[in-house]
Amino acid sequence: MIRAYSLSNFPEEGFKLYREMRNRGITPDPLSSSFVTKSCIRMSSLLGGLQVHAKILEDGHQSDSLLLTTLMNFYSSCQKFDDACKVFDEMPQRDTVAWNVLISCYTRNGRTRDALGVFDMMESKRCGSQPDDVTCLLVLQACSNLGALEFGGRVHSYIREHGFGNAVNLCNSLIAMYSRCGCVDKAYQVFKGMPSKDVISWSAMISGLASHGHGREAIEAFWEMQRMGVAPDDQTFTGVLCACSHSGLVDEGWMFFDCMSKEFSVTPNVHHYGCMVDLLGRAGLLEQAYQLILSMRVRPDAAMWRTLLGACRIYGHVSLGECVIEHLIELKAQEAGDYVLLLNTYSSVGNWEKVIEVRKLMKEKEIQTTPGCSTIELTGVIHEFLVDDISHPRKNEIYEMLDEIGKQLKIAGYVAEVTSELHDLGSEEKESSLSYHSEKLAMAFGVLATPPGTTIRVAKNLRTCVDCHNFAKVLSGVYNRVVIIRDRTRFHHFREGRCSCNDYW
DNA sequence: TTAGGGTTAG
Repeated sequence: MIRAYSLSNFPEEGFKLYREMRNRGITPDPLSSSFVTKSCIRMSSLLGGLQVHAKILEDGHQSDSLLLTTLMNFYSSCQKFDDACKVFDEMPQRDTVAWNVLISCYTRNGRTRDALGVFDMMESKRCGSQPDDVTCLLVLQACSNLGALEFGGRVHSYIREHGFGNAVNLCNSLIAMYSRCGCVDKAYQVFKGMPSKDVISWSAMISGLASHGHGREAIEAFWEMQRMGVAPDDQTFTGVLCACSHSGLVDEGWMFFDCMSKEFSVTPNVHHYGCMVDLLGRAGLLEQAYQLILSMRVRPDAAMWRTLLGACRIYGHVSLGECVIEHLIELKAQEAGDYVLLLNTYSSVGNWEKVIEVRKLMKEKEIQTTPGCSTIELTGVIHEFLVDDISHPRKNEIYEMLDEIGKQLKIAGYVAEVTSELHDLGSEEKESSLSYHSEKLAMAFGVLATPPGTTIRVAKNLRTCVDCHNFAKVLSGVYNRVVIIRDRTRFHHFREGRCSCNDYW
């Protein structure tokens, strides 16, 4: 009965039964304790779980590995990561599931690299338990988050070698991992090779294509999915609308937005509205975007307003930008990035007085800007760069290379953007146009440290600025390199002097 | 006597 409740929507009933059992003087067996722990996880009740843990020790069940695995998961889901690890350390035996829970604990705690370390250890048989299909799922998620393509490829090999290659859930994870690590081609290979595809496979592929700027292909995949008789769900439409927005397909976007509820019974959620606001905003239809936000049944969140604020920056729409900031202030959600966007909106129309005013305001409010940071993976090692970074051991070579690239690109027609863009600001004193943005440093390092022709993959925490975007474009032609930059919202593929996206012009 | 545990995709 406790088990039934722990799986139901009434987990607290399971906890009540457990208490009643104890009141009647009955000692629960490890199974019952495990079920009630699960109830505590579902109730997010830290206190309840702590009580159960104490009783487990009293009952003498502290050596039951399966019960301890549940307890570990309990601590992990309550964000008590040290306690979860302590339980793990005290387990007399650890099987694959216990190691899996440790991996998920690390991932939840942001210790993503340690999660990969556990996979290493399991694969090398140093811990007596081999990775199973669930291990692979968890590790692939970690790889997606880190952009760890090489490691993800290793997990892929492991999956093939151990006969998991046809598992739909694993293939779905592989599609997501390859897409998020910048390899849509590989994602598509996995997708094509699947004997059967479900709504998750299709949605993952559509989102992957969308994030890489292949809008038309993403929409084509949606229609193909219809022909195959797979019903789309909310996440499918998030992918489709995202495809429209990244490829500037306004009419198609409206069409999908209208038909999703009418024909497919999927009610638009905040993500769908967000995609539409992004799409309309990028297309310059700022008023339509604003009206759409006002028409929403749910209250718009800060992210929604920020999307519109970004569009105001692109089009230099000062009055709407000011209005959006008002909404953000009302939500008490204003962040450094918001002021930077407003500031850039003013600077895009040359209103320097206002620029100075906003800067002063930022200083007064002690608003800290997020430093731009770019990473590049070389033979499994992640190299990190900040703006004007001089901490890399090969800094001299990198700056020499950057100057050399600058000269070559100038010959090919690259002109540095002079408008004051503040995306990558380390401190508000710095004019970003005068400094070396983190992605430029990472690209220069890529040219320097990889053989000619190697694809340069850079991951950036913020959105890349117009100038760096131009720089990458020209570089891809002059140096004959494919450059892939993953910024905060999407991938940019630069090849032969062009980019796959339509965000910058 | 029987069964019932723990991790899990976009």
